[in-house]
Amino acid sequence: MRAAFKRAAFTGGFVCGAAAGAATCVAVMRVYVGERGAEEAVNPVHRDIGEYGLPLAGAETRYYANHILSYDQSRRTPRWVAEHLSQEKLHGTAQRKHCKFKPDPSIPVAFTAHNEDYLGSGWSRGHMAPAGDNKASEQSMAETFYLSNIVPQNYENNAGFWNRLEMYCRDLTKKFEDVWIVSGPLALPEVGSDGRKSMCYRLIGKDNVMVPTHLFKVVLARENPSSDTLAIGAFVVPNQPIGFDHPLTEYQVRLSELERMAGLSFFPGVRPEQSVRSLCEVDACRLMDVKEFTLYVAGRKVAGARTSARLEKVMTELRDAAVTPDDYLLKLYQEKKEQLALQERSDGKRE
DNA sequence: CGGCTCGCCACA
DNA sequence: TGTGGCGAGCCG
Repeated sequence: MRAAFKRAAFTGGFVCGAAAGAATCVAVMRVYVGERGAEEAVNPVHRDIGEYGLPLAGAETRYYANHILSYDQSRRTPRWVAEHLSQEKLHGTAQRKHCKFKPDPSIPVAFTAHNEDYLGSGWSRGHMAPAGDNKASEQSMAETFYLSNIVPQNYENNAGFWNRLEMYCRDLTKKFEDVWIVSGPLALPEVGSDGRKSMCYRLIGKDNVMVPTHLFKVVLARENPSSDTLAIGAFVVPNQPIGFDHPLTEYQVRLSELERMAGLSFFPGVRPEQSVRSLCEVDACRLMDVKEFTLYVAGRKVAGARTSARLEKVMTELRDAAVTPDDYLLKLYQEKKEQLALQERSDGKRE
């Protein structure tokens, strides 16, 4: 801590060490501001080196309405994005159709990604903190569309496996009062035919945005505030299409393993004496299967249908996929059907 | 839920 | 006359 303080004094900024919590950062700031004179006590050699300041990585912790992240100015992606999920935070009326992907205004222009980097690149803009976790607030949902929270992601992976993983995380709030999640991109080395390792990842757009080879997600769950038992799961998912025949547990890794891959220490505030169980031993870690997922997506489409022709198409596609609608979907369908019939009848009169 | 593409229209 | 913003419509 002493060393960190001295470095902070040199740069005039303040540093959040990987092992230091937010509270500690604030404390460092206070000490620095309160003891400006302490700079005299600094090692004179270090003072000379830092006379005109030391390089800034811009990796400081950035706070938004409902997520927190560290940005990678070199790769134009986040390093990690943290959020907290609970039952209450998940229901709301904020809609993603009112949101737009845009550069994060708090990131220097030279280091930010732009929409043009992604458009036509063959890669989709994948949220790390999902929009679906932010229905409680228009503001917080809009902020998840900043490109500081986005990485180039395979379309099918984004809409499919990763989407189901995010749904699973939201579902955990039914069983656990508090769920903490850290997500981010990875560039993992490959072993060549000669046995040598190399790092190889694609870049897209004028800004050279890194296309991660993998994505990670760490999930920490607590049943209730008084329980001292925690459950934790770490997952590394290839940035490519992943079908329904692959269970989530296939991508589970030891937390320590992920920490070495990512160069990050996760949840350093968990006390050593606390008992931490494996999430997939406490819970099934089961994602939606193909029928459940198809049914869910159909439900969203039925709810969003604007014409009865579209409504019928959704239902026909469901039947063609050999998925039997459940009571919930049938009710949704009937309500929508009546609503659209009324609407289209009045539209007809107006012509 | 996760995304993209296209066309309209206000605007310079 | 070209362009950006935004909503409608589409797919997995």
